[in-house]
Amino acid sequence: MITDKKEHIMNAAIELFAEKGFEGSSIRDLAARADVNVAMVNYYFGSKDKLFEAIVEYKASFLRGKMDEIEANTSMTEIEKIDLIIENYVAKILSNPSFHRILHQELLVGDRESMHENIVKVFVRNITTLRNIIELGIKKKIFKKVDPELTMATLIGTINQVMLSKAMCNMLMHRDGNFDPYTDLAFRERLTKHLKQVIHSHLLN
Amino acid sequence: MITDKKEHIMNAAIELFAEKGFEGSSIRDLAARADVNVAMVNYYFGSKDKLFEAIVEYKASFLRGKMDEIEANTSMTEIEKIDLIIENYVAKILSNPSFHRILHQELLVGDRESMHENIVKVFVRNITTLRNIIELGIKKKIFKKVDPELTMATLIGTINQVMLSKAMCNMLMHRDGNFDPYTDLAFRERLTKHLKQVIHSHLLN
DNA sequence: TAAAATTAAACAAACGTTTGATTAATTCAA
DNA sequence: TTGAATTAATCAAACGTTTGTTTAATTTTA
Repeated sequence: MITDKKEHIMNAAIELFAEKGFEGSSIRDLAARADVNVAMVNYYFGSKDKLFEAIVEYKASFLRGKMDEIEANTSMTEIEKIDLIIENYVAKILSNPSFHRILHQELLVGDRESMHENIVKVFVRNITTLRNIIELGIKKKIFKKVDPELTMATLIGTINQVMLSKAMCNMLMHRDGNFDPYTDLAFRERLTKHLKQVIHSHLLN
Repeated sequence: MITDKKEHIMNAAIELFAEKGFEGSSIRDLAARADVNVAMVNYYFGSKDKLFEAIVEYKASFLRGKMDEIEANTSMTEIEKIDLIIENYVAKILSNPSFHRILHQELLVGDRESMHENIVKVFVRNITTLRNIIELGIKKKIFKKVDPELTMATLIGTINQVMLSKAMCNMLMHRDGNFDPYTDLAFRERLTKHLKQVIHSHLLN
């Protein structure tokens, strides 16, 4: 069971880890930010590593979103499904930038092996759903014969690229450093529109 | 001037930081791996932070590759230039996975501000070259009216996605965990081919 | 009052960095 | 050309902090 206090600590940790990285954040930093005693983190989670695992487990389902629902829907065409997944995925990631960030930090550092594996599993499950749809589209000859795996890399990679660094994103978009693209609705629509364009011209004839 | 020994330490550091992250790597780890005394890192570089800065400066030009040369070439069409940049960029990144990795770790962690800025600058310079070509193509009506900034995000993001995690990459590609996609020539061609396909159908009519 | 939550204090280990001594190589005066 | 002086490189040891974690005492809750 997740108590209010545990949740409070996890949310503070997500923000802190996103800013300073897991190794770069100390438990004392975290305790100060969450306004709890240093001992509480170990009391509730056992260790700093286990706190990270708890965070991933706590938030992982969140990333999944409506994937299953969309895949199972029989009244939509493949391209409609992909459009909907794009909208969903962009919305999910843009509204959880910190969590998305720490997942990718962990992937990029890639030390703690079991943690790395867990995160890969979360992504792969999402990715597989998407791949099934693409392959079905190819089979039905609605889609061109593309490289399904790398098509997914393109879709997810574009979003990740934008999420990589606020500073870089703003420089790319000719915005000043204070602008927060992740909460800007117009930017979300711009990204969604671009992704649909890319994927459509790539998949459709 | 960069002596052999400095270079030796920097190369060892690139590998170590890529594996364990900057914060996750201790100077003692590094000294052991490079087979030098712990004091040598501070002797040669001043501090752990300055070692990182030295690495970025030392390797930054490497990323740039033949960008200028390609941009200045007047006997190529815009799409030919982009194809060449794709080939170049993929080759560069795949042959320096560790350096690419630590740059992105730093972008994702994003604490040390001046370092963050420096790295963003390196990328932005490369990106601007590409954007100029895309915008020229649009002006000449060779290219469709696309979103130039996000088109670059797609190009670079796809490569980054593949570089993010060897484990993830292999799971995506149905390879076992021991396979190293980054040194595999067939994989490089597959990635290059996919990128060209995506960009062509996105840019051309 | 018994269990759970919270605290300040303490723990050993690891951290980046500095030190002062020692060695090896180079320069310079006679 | 020799021997002293200077410089650079290397080392083991120690520096003061900070780290994650634990303890033991205290407060709060039910």
